Amino acid sequence: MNLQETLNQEGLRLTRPRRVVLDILQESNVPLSPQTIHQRSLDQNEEIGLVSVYRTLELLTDLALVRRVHGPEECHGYVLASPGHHHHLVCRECEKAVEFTGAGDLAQLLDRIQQETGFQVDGHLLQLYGLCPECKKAREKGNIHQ
Amino acid sequence: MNLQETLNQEGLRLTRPRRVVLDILQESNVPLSPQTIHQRSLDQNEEIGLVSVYRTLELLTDLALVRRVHGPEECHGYVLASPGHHHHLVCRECEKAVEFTGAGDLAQLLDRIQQETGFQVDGHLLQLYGLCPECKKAREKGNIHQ
DNA sequence: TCCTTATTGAAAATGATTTTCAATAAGGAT
DNA sequence: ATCCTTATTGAAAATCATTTTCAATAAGGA
Repeated sequence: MNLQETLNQEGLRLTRPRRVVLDILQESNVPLSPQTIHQRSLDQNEEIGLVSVYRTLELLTDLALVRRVHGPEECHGYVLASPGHHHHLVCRECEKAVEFTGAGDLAQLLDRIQQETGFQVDGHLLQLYGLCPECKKAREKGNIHQ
Repeated sequence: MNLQETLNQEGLRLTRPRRVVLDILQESNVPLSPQTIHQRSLDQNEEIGLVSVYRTLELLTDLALVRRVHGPEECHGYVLASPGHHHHLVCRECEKAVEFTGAGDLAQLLDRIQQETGFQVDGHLLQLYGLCPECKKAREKGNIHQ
């Protein structure tokens, strides 16, 4: 089922602003802030209102098409998410984000914590930070540009 | 080494606002926002400036005495942190936060991800969400108060 | 007790996000 | 193709969080 159908099913409409936001996210492998997305829409002559960017991100997040990512310091970038449960690994240097799955490895940890704390654990946020292969290589050359 | 000494060693001073913020955090097992901390300082007739709350939280975070916690939806609560590497498990209902260590269980996952992605992983953010024993019990009784 | 200077707090500046509401346009019905 | 309903947009204003500025204060070594 495509986006159009998904939306229509809920009485929602596939509009230009929504398409533009999704396009911009699709072209980026770096989490983008609402401001950045808005700026890019200007850059590519597809201007949409900043308010619509906010609203669209909220919608896409609800539909699980997009996920919120927390930086090591700052908050709130948005990246496209594959269906299913994923986590993100973010490069400290160029901010590139890649997805990974961790469900298996995490199960044991979750079990232990439930035992120890008596909590019923039903969700988690896991993000890794580091250097991507390119930035690592660049560093080794003493090159601080990406 | 106590806080006083830790600060003095860096040419920093132990002031009333800093003591008040730390006290308030010490009395709470729920992550608090800067606004909430400020409000509590009013409540207990120890008013300090909101700006000082921000500055103190930044300082305490740098000293690793306090950690920033991300809620399932919202961002940015601050809780007291024990020394060393810890994660937090937060109750969806009453927001109570408890610490846990996960270094061991995570090591294998980290290794795998480094292999698969070529990233050099040097940090992570892990938070769990769920129901604490009390809120779980309350729910089972069909009681929605805590 | 004095002196240096880190720190405070009020106000202003900045920045992000949300709300409001009239105008627009998506898409089912005709 | 056209019409109609109503979800959606976008501009402006409102709100809220955070940072900056700077003169006044107070911590703590001398």
